[in-house]
Amino acid sequence: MTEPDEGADPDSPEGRGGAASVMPAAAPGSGRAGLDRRRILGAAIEFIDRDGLNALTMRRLGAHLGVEAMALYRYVPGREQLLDGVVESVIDELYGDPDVHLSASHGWQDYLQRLAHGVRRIALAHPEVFPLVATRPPAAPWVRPPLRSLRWVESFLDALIDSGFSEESAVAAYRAYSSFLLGHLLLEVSQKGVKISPDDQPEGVPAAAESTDLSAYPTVVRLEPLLSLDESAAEFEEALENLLGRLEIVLREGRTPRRADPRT
Amino acid sequence: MTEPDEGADPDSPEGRGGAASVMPAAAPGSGRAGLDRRRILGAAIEFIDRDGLNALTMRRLGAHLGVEAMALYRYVPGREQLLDGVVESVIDELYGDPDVHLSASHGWQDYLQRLAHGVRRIALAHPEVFPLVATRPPAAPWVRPPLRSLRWVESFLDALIDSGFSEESAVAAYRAYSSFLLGHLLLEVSQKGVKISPDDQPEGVPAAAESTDLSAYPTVVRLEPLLSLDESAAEFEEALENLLGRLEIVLREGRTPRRADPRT
DNA sequence: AGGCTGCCGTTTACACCGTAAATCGCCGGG
DNA sequence: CCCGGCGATTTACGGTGTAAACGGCAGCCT
Repeated sequence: MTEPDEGADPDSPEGRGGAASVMPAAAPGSGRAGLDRRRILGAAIEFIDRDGLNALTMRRLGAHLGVEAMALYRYVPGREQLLDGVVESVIDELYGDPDVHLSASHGWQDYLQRLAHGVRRIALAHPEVFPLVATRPPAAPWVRPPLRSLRWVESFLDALIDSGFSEESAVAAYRAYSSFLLGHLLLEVSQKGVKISPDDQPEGVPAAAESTDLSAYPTVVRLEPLLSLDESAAEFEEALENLLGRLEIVLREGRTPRRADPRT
Repeated sequence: MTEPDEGADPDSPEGRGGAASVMPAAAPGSGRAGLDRRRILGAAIEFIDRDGLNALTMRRLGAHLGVEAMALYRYVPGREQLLDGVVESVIDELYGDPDVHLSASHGWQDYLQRLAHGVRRIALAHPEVFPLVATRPPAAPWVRPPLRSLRWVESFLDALIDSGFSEESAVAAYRAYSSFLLGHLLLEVSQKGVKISPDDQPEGVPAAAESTDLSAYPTVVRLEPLLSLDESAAEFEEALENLLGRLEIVLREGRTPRRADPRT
C-alpha cells in the first residue's frame, strides 16, 4: 500500500539533515579550543567509524582531541559510560533527521517506514558503532525490547495507539518491529563491514590461496554468486513491507493473529 | 490469555538430548592433566556463561584450567581467535542436538522449525556468548549473511532446494531466516541477561529510587506491565510461523516477489 | 646407558590499557 | 595583590595480551 520514496537507493551516505547532535552548548562561533562532552562523544564516534571499536582507547581518543587521556574523565565517568554516550549520541541523530517524524501525522505506516529508514541510515553511516547499539545493555531494562531511547519508545507507542492500535497490539508491534530492525541491520552492517574493512590481512600474497577447503560444500560454492549478491536494500524494503502488512492485519482484527494466512 | 509465567517454553534449560559439548576428549577418568584445545574452548564457554565476556582473560582462563596464561597460546593463536573458537564451538552444539536434523527428511518446514529451536536453545543456554556469535565477523565473508558455519549453510540450502525451492528463493529464504533468527534471539537474550545478571548495581537500596525521570513518558509508564511481560517464546513461535508462511508463498509462486525488472 | 630432540608449560619482559591521585598553569574576583 | 578553583597534565599502579627465552620431562636412536 504505502508507496514510500521508491526508486533508486535510499539510505546510504547522507548525513542529510545533518543532526550533529543537539543542544546549543556554547556559542556557535567558538570552535576549537574548549573540551566538551559533546565534542568528546563526536570525536569518539568519528574515531570508531574510522578505526574500529577496539582501536578506541582513552589515550588515543585524547590524542585525537589534542589532549591527554585523563582530561576526558572530567566529562565522562569512564570508558564504559563513554560508549553508552556514543550509543545515545548516535541514536540522537534521529532527531535531526527531517525525514523522520515523532508523531504519525501521515499515518502509522508512514511513521514506521520513516523511522525504519532513519535507523537504517544511521546504521549504514556508522557500521562500526551499530553493533554497539545492538549489544549494549539498555538504560531502562524493564522495557522488554529496548530501543534504547525512551523518547522513541514513547513516540512509537503513542503513534500506534493514536492510529487505533490497542495497547496490547501496540506493544506487540513494538516488539516485532524492533526485533526486525535489529536483526536486519545488524546483519547488513556486519556484511558491509567485511566488504571493505580489514583488520588488514597481514599475509603476503593478497589474492589466491582461498581460505578454507570449500569442496565439502558444493551447494555453497555453486550458489556463491547469488550468496554474495548484495540486495540488502530491496530485502529490507520487502521485509519491512511484509511487517507492515502483518501489523495492518493485527490492527483490523484488533488482536494478534493466531496463524499466518496471508491472503492479502 | 497465557498465564503470567507460563511453563511451556520448550527451549529453556535443557540440554535435553544433551549436546553438552561433544566428544569424549581424553579418558573420562582423567580429570586434570592434559591441556587440549577443546578443553580450553569448553572452559572458556563455561567461564563466559558464569562471569560474563569481559571477565574472560587469558590469565584467568589459564588459572581456571590450573595453568599459566601462556600455556593457552600453544593451542590458540590469541585471544581473538579464542573467541572465534568459542563461537564455533557453541554452534557445533547443534550437531549434538538430536532434535535438529541436517536434512529435511520430514519436509522443509519441519527442518527450519527444528533448526530455529535448536539455535534458540543454544542462545538461551549461553546468553553471554550469543552476542558474540551475532557480532563476530564470519569465517567465510562472502556468504552474504553468515550463519557462521558453512556446513549449516550448505545443509540449509540443500534442504530447501531439495524441497522444491529455486536457487534464488533458497538464498532469499536463507537471508530472511537468518536475519529473523539473529534479531529475535539477540533481543531475547539481551533482555534475559538484564533480568538476572547485573554488572551488579552497586547502590545500596535495591528497590525504590527509580532511575530516570519517567514523567515525560506517560505511555511507557502506563504500559509498563505490558512492556515488561515476557512472552518471548510465544512471539518467537508466531514470528517463525509467519516466516514459514511467507516462504511457502514464495515456494508456490516459484519466485521471490519482486515487482519490476532489475534492469541493471 | 647416554644423549638428543620435541613437546608443553613456565618465567620473564614489554608495551599498552583504564583510571586514582597528586600536581600544575592560569584566570577572574576579592 | 593574593587566591581559590577549574581544566588539563603528570605520575603511578595494577592488569592485559603476547613475544621470547627458558625449563623439564618423555621417548627415541645409536
